[in-house]
Amino acid sequence: MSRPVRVRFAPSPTGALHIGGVRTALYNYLFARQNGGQMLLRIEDTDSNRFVPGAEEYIIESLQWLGIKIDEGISVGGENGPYRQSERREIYKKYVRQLLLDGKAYIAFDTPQELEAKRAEVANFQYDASTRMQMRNSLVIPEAEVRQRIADGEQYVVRFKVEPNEDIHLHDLIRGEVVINSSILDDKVLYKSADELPTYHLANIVDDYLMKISHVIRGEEWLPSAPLHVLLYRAFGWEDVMPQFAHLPLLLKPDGNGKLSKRDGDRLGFPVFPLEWHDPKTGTISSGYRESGYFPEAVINFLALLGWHAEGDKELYTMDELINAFSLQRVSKAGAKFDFEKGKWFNHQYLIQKNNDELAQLFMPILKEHGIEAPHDKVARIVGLVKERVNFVKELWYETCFFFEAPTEYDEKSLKKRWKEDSPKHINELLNVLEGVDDFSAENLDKVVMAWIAEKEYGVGVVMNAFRICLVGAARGPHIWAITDEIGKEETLARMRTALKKLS
RNA sequence: GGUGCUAUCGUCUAGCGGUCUAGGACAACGGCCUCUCACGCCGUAAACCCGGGUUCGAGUCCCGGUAGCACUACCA
Repeated sequence: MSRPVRVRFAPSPTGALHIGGVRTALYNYLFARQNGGQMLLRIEDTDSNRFVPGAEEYIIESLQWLGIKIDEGISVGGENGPYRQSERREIYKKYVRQLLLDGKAYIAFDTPQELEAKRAEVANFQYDASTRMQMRNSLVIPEAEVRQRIADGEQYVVRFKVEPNEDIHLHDLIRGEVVINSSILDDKVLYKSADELPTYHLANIVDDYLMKISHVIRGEEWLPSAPLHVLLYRAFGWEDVMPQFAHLPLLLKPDGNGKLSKRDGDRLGFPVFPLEWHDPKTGTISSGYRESGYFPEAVINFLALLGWHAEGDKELYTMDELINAFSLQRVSKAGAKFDFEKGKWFNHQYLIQKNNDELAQLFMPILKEHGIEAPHDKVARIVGLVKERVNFVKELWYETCFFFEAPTEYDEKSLKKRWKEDSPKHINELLNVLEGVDDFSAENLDKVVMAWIAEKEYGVGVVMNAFRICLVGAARGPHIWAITDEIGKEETLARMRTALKKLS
């Protein structure tokens, strides 16, 4: 049975989109594109209590930033809408009614408090075939009374009637055959009258069916409930169009145990969100990859390789190359610890690939923040000299500040190592030499200065390092003639005089 | 507790019975380059969870153990 590939990314708007969720979206996208299929974005907001304003917009903006394009769904529309589950109440109600009519589900009046009490009283209590006849539901209460209670406004839920002791086989595209016995499943709540909304399980199956989803690619946390979903497809008689499942390994904390959580990011000093997130409830701000200076291509590349690996040793992939190379069969089964260090390396790779004009464009606003206004071509030139030594655009400031302003202080470690007893004398003499040089080009300066050093029989390193300290304020930076070339004669001499004054 | 999934260097991973004295990348360390710091290049250290099978032969297949993770809600 071959049908058009249609996948969906279906987050719930309970906060910022987690980086693990981003990877799920990415894999869905890669799979869809590779197979000439479509990707849907559906918002699973069936829990009215957990709704967070702004989350939906955040998700859309994140995917946009990362270059994950949605073909159908929220924000782009389509023929199978609405794509927000809270707007599909009537659709779900119809299917719930059908299940009830077919005797595949029943109405239960047990309150959350009663269930809680039951769980406290009976160890490992489970609402299932073994216990449901002792509970307050339409299986034990006469039909007329059930009607009356509902008419009286009593709240209820609809539970799925799971037949016990049946092995449910599931073919997972990543894990192969998975078998689970139905007895371990409970009679899941499918619908709650309180907010007239279904729970995830029902909404998910109904929507995937109605939206003609061919492949469900989601996190491993769903694997235990996948058999329930199979049962639901069967109950509706949709088994022949049931999507194929692929359960992705989870992203784990870099330290210690457990899956990566929203709080790990700022605790360990790296973002777990694509974009900066301002929580409207707590007011806390969490850092994002975009604001931290990551390129979307780097984040995509990094994430793609966290749990997936093509044949060969290639590690740098554009989105198109990923689309081409991706395969679910090559997704790892084990969870991956989130290795933040490698993310920096990816960013570095993409940064050095960018041309100087592009980088200058990105760097100019940062320069402005430091009070520097410089012409584009100058910035581009300078950036070109140092781009290989940074991972992020914002680090460019540290590497280039001395091109724009004279050092105001001198790095102590550099002084200790490179500013010798003779240094003031050397600099003084060099100052005299340079004052007489009119051609300040790199080639000429190199010729003149090297000749002078040779004549005086000074050590090249000793003189040049002291010179560098005058210009940069520390023992670092690009080639010294690149610096003098950029700042010019007057500034070079001025910095030398300042240093002589301050360091003698 | 129950059920399921998983298990190769510190980390991400390659490996789909012999070519594995286990390959790549990040990180670490050392060297080269060099006026400095980087980059780059070269190199070093570093792993098949344990125990049984199957097989002429197991990192690769099977079973058990152990460990990790997930799920076990009127959350997704």
